[in-house]
Amino acid sequence: MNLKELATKLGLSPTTVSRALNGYPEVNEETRTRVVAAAQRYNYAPNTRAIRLATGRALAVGHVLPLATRHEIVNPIFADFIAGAGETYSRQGYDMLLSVVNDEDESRTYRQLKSRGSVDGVIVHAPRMNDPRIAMLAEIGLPFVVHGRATGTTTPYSWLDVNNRRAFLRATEFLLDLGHRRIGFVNGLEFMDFAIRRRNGYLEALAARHIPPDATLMFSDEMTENAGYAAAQRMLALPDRPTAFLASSMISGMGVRRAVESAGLVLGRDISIIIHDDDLSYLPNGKEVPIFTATRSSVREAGRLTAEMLIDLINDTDPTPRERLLEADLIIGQSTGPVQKVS
Amino acid sequence: MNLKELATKLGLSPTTVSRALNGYPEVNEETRTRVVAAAQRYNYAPNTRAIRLATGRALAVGHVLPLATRHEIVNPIFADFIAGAGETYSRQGYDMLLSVVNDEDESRTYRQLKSRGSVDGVIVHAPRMNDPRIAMLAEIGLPFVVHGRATGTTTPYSWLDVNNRRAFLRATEFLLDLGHRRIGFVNGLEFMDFAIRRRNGYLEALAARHIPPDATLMFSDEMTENAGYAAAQRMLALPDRPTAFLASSMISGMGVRRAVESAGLVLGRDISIIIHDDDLSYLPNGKEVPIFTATRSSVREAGRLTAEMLIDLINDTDPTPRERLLEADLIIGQSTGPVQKVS
DNA sequence: AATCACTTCCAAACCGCTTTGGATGCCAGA
DNA sequence: TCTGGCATCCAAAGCGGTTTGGAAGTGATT
Repeated sequence: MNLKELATKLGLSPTTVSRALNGYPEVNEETRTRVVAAAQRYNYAPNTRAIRLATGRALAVGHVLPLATRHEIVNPIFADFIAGAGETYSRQGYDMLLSVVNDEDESRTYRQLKSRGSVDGVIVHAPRMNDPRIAMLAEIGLPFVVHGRATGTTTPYSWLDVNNRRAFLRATEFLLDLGHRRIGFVNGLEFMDFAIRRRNGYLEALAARHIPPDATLMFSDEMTENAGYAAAQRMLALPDRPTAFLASSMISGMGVRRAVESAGLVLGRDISIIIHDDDLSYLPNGKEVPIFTATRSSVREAGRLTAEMLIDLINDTDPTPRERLLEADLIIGQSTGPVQKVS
Repeated sequence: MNLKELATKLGLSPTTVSRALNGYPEVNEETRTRVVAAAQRYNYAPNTRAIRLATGRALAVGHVLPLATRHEIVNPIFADFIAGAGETYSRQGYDMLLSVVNDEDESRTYRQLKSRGSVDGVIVHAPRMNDPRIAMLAEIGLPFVVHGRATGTTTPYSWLDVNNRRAFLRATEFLLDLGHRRIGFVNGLEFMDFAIRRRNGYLEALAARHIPPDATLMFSDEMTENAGYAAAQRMLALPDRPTAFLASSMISGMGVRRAVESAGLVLGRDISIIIHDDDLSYLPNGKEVPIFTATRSSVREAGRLTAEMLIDLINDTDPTPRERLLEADLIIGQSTGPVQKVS
């Protein structure tokens, strides 16, 4: 059932039927209800392919999921972010187009999305320092919003980010206020922008209390359980071992916890841990009472908001970049406590 | 730059240019190379919207990500599956369309994907027992492949699944061969089809050795770390505690391990654990040597293969359902060992 | 020389919708 | 009675490709 058929069935022109269904004013209210009823009755749904061609709009947003060809990591926060963004798209009648590409094909993919007219805009994931994608997208004129930021980028661009620096600053201060002086920092890979900012927050908090950073207490790697375990184990073996840890994710935090417990230490008493909690639904941080003290910021919510920003950007004639900085919550769980006196 | 412009620039008709680019035989080889060169030079890419309208094909595959409205779980294997499927789509020139919908809107979403012509087919995720989606999709005539199976479904349908029953049968036998007799089973939610099959495998192995199942050793819940921990802790507190565990995922297995270790027991010596490893890239089971003994089956590979099946189904005129059962590997790690003699 | 089969190209219809630029009829106001 | 404005509808031209049904030219065959 298409527009033309429906029109003839109603004894109207396709023009009028189209206008009736799309809420244009130049159509009698009575005919409009008739048309709407008939559309319902005949189960008519306009062909999106035709709409897209006629309007010149894709009514779709692209997400490019880059797969680092070397270590082939699929970002664990991706699913939750996508779920949030998807909620926005459903609500606004947009489609979400997902492209999975190797790093080296990423630039070509963006250009194709633009030149083939597959999408009206894209969301850029996992920005790095001096990320080349930003200048490229600005150049080809494809609207985009970055989830995160890219230190070192000079061209203005739209982004939504969590205040990672401030979150880790506060977490570090919290530990310092509990009397901890040696704080192990288990960070993610530091070519990622968020990891750099987190380190800066950590260092800033130490500096404010005139505590010199100790390279042996700073670690950076993939955020896996094993990596967290290995890092914490190494630090715990130091002669002057840390009394607290800061971990960049739930998963690496679980590794740190394992190292702590297998060293015969009790979490929250002998050793404190603060993690960053992306509030992933399959990695809940306890039910009512949080297990880990954490800086929390929902990635799913970030997905919702980033998608909204992009759609605004697409529909607004004003292309001024939009920026939004979310603050993480600091939630107190059972994994932190005052430093133990050395006996 | 569009077809018509390119054609005038070349002094040819749009027909010929289109044919030249699409490899039709009725065009001189010399002109074809000229056309291809010009397309390259002017950076011409055909407008997908127009192609889709003209051909009546969407050149896209839909993935509907249902969000259980109550517990709002985003499946952790989703990202890896999508990454695998995406590889296939890129290779075959298909787009991937992702819809995130509430459970109750799912049926409507499929119907819309069909009637609006947004996709040529869909992949069905996370099938349950007697899943109603299968009959519905068959009825509306939208090609689909199920990732997993749906026990109780009578209409034939295409699917790709891991042999979950056999995997857990083998895992249980492996533990039995090591002398274990009391094996705790930490399963996923048992309205999910894969969880039912896993339980069947477990029970079958026990039955083959004439070991009666013990309800206190069987647990079913979300596959989170905390749930795994809680289940294992409870079982370990039993007067006749288990000497081995079977866990349905890496994450719940980590919870089981924590319970074991915090009970002061040594993994692989006092207690054995076998998990099911979906080979998610952000949850690696060790590097060279696997940490956990596991039944392993790559979800990413499953994504690749499922997508291939669907594209075959779409392009083949023969609509006979295709079926494919993958076998999981049993890989031996450090988490299993012979049962300890009760001293 | 006429016929035929190929090769190579093109004009035009078509996919299903939106949107522009009227056309028609009716009523109020001059 | 005529004019202008308004409400309501429609024909037709698009969007940018694909595809059908020739047409023109060439060379071989009769």
